[in-house]
Amino acid sequence: MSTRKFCLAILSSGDATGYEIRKTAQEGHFSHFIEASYGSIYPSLAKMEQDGLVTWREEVSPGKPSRKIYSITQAGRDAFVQELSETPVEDLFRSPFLLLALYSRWVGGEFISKEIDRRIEHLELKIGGMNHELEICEDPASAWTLEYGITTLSASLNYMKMNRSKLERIASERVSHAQAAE
Amino acid sequence: MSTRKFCLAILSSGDATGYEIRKTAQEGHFSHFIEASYGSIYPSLAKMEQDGLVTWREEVSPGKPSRKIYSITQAGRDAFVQELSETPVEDLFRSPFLLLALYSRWVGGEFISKEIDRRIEHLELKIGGMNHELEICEDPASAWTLEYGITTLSASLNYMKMNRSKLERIASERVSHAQAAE
DNA sequence: GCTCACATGTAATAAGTTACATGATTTC
DNA sequence: GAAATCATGTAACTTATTACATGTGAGC
Repeated sequence: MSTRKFCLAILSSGDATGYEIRKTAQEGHFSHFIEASYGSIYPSLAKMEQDGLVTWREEVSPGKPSRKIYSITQAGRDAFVQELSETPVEDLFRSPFLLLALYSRWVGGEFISKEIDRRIEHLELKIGGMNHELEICEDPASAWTLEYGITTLSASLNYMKMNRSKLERIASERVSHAQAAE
Repeated sequence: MSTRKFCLAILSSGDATGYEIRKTAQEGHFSHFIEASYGSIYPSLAKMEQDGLVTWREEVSPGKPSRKIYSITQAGRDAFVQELSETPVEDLFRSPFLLLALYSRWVGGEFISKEIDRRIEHLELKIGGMNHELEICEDPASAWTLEYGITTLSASLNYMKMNRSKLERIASERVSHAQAAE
């Protein structure tokens, strides 16, 4: 249901094609807490059209691929508000990195160091991008969520920087491959 | 593959039944960044037994349901280290709450207020639980990941407390149900 | 007597990912 | 000439969720 909710969200702010919806999911402030690919968006739009939540018109420009421009209907708006009003499920956080950290002794300090570097770089890039988005952002609700993201990611980045050596030390007391745990 | 990796992680620190593995996924510090249910654990264990990554023995106690106690094999250990050594995918964060925040004007200030309360309470409970876990925790790697969690969740909680009124104000400029967006 | 914790598993279903298939235009 | 962007979609596959099915013992 999550792709559907996301499509309705986008369309509630204006018409869009499947392609554009997917771009919104990949770039911009949505990308930080939402995911949607072609394989989920196109079927979802088709389904919603059947259910009367959206309509579409074709736009044919000579020399360009024709686009299906989707619009939300009143039923679609109602369904969206309905979904928003349902008590939302909790946020989902899944971290292969933290599992790696927990078992860092099995892979050794060097590998962990590299992964920490990668993570720090990734966090800095992301925070930088969000700060830039924030500057050009005019919608106060978007600004609020962006600041939320910047705040939490900065806390994460800061923790990584302050405590990386501790984890590297833990990882250095390496467990041999062939050795039994405990 | 994530359930498999998680099962191998648990079994790499000692034998366990499917039931126990699932309990670990629900309670304790794993639960903050991992998810696994019966429906994914039991099939995963069966598959891994076929692949020679785990073995099991039956424990029959009179008057108790018999348990299948799984052990990891050397091949299982190798597979686990292998999976850990592969560059991990990025953390996954999905937030129905932030989507709600973005479109808070559609549901109004009262609903948002309630949801913020719920979220703050939830965060406080979680942070409290993690602090308690930290106190009784002896493994340094577990302590590191717990502190990571406490740090980021505290940043989140703090942001919510400091900026809730801003969001409530945004949400109060309510868009009517029947009104077109933009 | 009821509910909770222990304990195993299956089956139907939902949902999404990845790769495939196609093709024009624009930019390097 | 190659690669990226625009643009639509399908199909095979993987993965996990939810509910079902079954049963015991302990505590209230």
